[in-house]
Amino acid sequence: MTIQETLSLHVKKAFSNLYQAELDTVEFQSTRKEFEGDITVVTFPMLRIVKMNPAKLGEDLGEYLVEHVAEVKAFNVVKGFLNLVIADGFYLDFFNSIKDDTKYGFVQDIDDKAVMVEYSSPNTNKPLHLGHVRNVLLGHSVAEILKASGKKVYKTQIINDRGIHICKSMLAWKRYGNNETPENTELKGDKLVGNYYVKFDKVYKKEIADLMAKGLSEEDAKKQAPILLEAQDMLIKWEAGDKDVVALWKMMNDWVYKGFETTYKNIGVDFDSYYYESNTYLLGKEFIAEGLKTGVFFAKDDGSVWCDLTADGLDEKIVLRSDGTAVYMTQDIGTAIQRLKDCPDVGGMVYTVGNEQDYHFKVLFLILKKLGFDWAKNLFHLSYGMVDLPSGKMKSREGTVVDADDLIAEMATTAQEISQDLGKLEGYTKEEKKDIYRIIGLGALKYYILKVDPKKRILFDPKESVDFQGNTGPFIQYTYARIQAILRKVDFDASVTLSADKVSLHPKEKELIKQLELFPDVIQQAAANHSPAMVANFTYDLVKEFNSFYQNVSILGADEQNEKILRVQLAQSVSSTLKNAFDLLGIEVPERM
RNA sequence: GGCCUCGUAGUUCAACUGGAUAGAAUAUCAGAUUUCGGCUCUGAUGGUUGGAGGUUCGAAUCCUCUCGAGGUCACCA
Repeated sequence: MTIQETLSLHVKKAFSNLYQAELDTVEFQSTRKEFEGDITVVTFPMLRIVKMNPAKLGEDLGEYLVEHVAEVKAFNVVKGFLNLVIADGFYLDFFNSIKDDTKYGFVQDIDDKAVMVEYSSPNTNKPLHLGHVRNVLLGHSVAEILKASGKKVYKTQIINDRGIHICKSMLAWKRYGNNETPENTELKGDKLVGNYYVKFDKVYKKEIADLMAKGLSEEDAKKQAPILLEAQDMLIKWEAGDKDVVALWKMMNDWVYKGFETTYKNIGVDFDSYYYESNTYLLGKEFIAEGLKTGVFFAKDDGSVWCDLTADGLDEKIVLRSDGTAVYMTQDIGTAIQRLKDCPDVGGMVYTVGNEQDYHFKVLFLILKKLGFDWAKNLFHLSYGMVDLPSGKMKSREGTVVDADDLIAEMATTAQEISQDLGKLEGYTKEEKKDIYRIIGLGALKYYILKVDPKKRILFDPKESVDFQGNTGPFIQYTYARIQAILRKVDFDASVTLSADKVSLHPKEKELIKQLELFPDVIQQAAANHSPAMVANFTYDLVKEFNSFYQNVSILGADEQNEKILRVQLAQSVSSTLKNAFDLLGIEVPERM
């Protein structure tokens, strides 16, 4: 039981004994540094139940607690805040209860209801870029956090493998490709296909210009450009199942998938399952037909099908075109339903998608509710803001997108430059160094992106992210590595359990234990809020607390054996908590650096 | 124009979801240290939380208005 839980029971009991009234919750916060005490009870909310002077209430409660609860040594009252001084032994006992738990903070008993987390969800016509990186990191981390909070999790994605954009790359390759393949060009598949998407666009633009020179309006030119007509023709063939077109589509998509797989592996994320829109849109159409019968949807004169959401403050939304083909919404309805068919234990889903689609998901969730699915109330759109660069906005049209693979490679290079400047890592082999640069570069990138609130836009500055000082990934990795060095150097017995009569706590040791105690709460809150940022900021606070402890309390030169053991045990506990927290963020920690 | 999100030190981010005097880092400045104007340590400066009202014991947080930034309002995905 944590200190808060124990105290909570005592405070409730005290309250009912003193005032013959029941308290359902007790609000705690850690005592601010300028006051004496370890933990603070906020008594303001209690005034609603018992009308009296807050200072008097604090005095009463404080006196009662000191008298009846052994762990409460002293108290002071400031306005509605009751500051309690807790006996060192209590923190020591608590530390002993967690020090051997290598998964401290992680909930072990798993809910029977699972959560499906979708992320990445790329188009198959161009390589992944910095925007995808934020998506993938967020989704993966939220999945890991949910797992740690006791949920069964399926990681999945939806692959947008169907539609006119794929046909554009296919057509360009057919025309100008000269049978280029990833093998004979040594290009990653997604890059190769992406190049042809760009090629298509070039030709398309030129054709538009030519047509306009002949006197067509821009609008007409855009619609009549021969290469576009040909692409549209290809889409029709694809939908009709034309053998050649489908074969080409399969081949090029496979190239892309292989390329993506490499990128995912480099980033360090994985998936349990994959969904393809080409497989799910038909199921969506079935349920549109179903909903049309039950009155969830209605048909217009031209045959298009709509959902009327005006009663919910939204608009009418199209769910099926007049020619009977599926739209985006249709596919998403189908995909959601398909997922529950495949995994009946799923009780909710998280969609990691950029905030430009906030409205889409609002509508999707509402429609699924209207269709009567009980799991529809547990759908969450993990919406995130754009990633800006110091050089400006990312725009694919202007070629200012940052390619994910390039970025990862650059981060490692930057890590190398900075490490060499700092003169770290002497005496390691080339391979060892290379691996450490990779870990640092990637850690810098991930930490920088994950530490900020998902819904806010990010300004990503590669240089600043690799800084070894401040609230950065490398700084935390560095602290971890430093602790490993201490542990290697010092001989100690981790299994010894020290009680309060054998050793006394230094204030800094107590602070450190208090910080460790927060971890389970952080996991639960991060899970509830789908926020890796909470975990990231916790790691930084822990590191700061450790540094302060390490600076003030000598580990290596401790006189008494028992004190030394405790201090090293603390260091070890910090390092394993850091590692666990970084696992949740998907960031590796180096043993040396 | 309707709807949605965001606005916090010069900068990048926090603030336990309504709690105490809004915290870190970075930058800047001043000391200490030093074979370096580079590394390290200590300290300081820096804020009317975009602005104006309101709700209450208490507001960065909730409500209204307003200004600014972005997004979205497709038979695209």
